[in-house]
Amino acid sequence: MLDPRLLRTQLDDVARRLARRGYTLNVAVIQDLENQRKSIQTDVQQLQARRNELAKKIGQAKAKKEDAADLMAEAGRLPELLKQQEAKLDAIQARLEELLLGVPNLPHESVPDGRDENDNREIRRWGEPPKFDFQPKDHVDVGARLGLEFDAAVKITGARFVVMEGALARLHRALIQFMLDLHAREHGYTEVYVPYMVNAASLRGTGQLPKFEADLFKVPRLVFDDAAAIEETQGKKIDSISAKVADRSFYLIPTAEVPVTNLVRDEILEAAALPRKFVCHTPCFRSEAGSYGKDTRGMIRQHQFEKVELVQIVRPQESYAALEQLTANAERVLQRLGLAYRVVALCTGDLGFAAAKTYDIEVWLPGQNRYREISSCSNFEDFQARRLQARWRNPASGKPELVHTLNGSGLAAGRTLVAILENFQDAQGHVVIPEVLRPYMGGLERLTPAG
RNA sequence: GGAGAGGUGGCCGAGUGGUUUAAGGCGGCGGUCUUGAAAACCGUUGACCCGCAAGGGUCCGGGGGUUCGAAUCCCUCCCUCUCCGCCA
Repeated sequence: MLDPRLLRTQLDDVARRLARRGYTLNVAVIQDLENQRKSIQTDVQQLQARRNELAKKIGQAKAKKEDAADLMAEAGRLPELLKQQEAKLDAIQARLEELLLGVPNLPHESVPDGRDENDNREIRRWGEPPKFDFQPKDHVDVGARLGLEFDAAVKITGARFVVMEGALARLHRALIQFMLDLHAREHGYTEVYVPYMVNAASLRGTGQLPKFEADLFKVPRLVFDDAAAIEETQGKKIDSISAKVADRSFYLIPTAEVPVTNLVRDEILEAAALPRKFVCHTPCFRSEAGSYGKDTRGMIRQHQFEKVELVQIVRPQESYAALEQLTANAERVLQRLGLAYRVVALCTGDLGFAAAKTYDIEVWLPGQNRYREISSCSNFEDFQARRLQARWRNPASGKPELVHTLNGSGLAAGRTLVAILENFQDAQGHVVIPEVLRPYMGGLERLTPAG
């Protein structure tokens, strides 16, 4: 969420900066609501002040056993008036809040202008894409004889899930262990374990709700007000139930960013406690609504995948240095594995809703003959922190101020496995296991059909 | 699942209808004293909103109600803790 004060005082400027990312801010509507809010809020506050004053005088009069009939007569007329004005104010503020929650973050000035992913700017490359003296296969074909099974997953669940067996499953797990150890031991992150289901407030905090509910898997959990409400809902579809039923549904996390960043929701952190750096492995669940037909082959785009996530909570003035560090930490994984990659700065048009600046790390995939996203590292500045009410006590001002939040994959395990299968395959259809993973594999050097 | 007790500022904790701007303590900050530190003592210290300011308003888990007036009374939901049962 943007700073409401910024919208009040520099509305046109905000609109101009949002236009860079292709977002049209409805300036007229916001201005109009804002004017109404101001006048009604003033009204309400004057009525409240009068009510407080009268209540005090009545109390004093009664204590002295004096007659308070006149005062009580005036006070008796106030509640109805107040109630009306308060209702109006609530409605306007709710409308403003709703609008604000749907406004994306302002892009940082260093973000290149652009319309879509074609305008992203390459920052650097690392490593050389491997040369093959045979036609390299994609991971689906390489994995077919090594324990990568899509048909089994379709049977037990459906499309966009995968089953792995034997050494391949172990390699997948080894990747996760390796990443966790690297970030925890060498990069100074604290490992955390968190819930895989979260409440709506957490998703609102990190920005997935209210706008992107369709991307999430929801676990319905309804609470009924009374017996009549239970009866009313019998046999109805969940979506059609609303009256007398409170929605306390959980959601499967789309990324560890949600539970981990929400660790600091509603907290005021001491300056000495910053920066906080977390590394966390979780499964991620995404509905992939709207991506029909995209990446249907293989395990590039799944409803369920494993990821090791990096999250940093930092002082505002340090957040851009932290973004460089966090990105470098994620890159280190690929360097240790020996996988070629490049880093691109997303352009304004390709930026995610909550991000002020994002670097994507793209790994080389021989099966697709191009670089594919394997990590996305973002600085959200205070956009998430404001929704989260995540603050720190700034010694300079002595006041609680919003922190800056960052996160990035370090890395997506499924896609990293894909990269290993494709980059390290040989002519026999075997896959060489990167040396850094061998300690996690009982010394195994290659994946072979025998297992 | 059954029974009970609770949710008050960064933390602990008092407060059962009005003269309360939520007592007191801890922690934080400043000072006195000291070579320095500690201790002691003195002072100070909540968040948020509107406003150029003066000032005003909101907040005692959330929501609703009673009342001229609610931290306090009523309803409801959420959460925490204790005991019993069950359980990986």
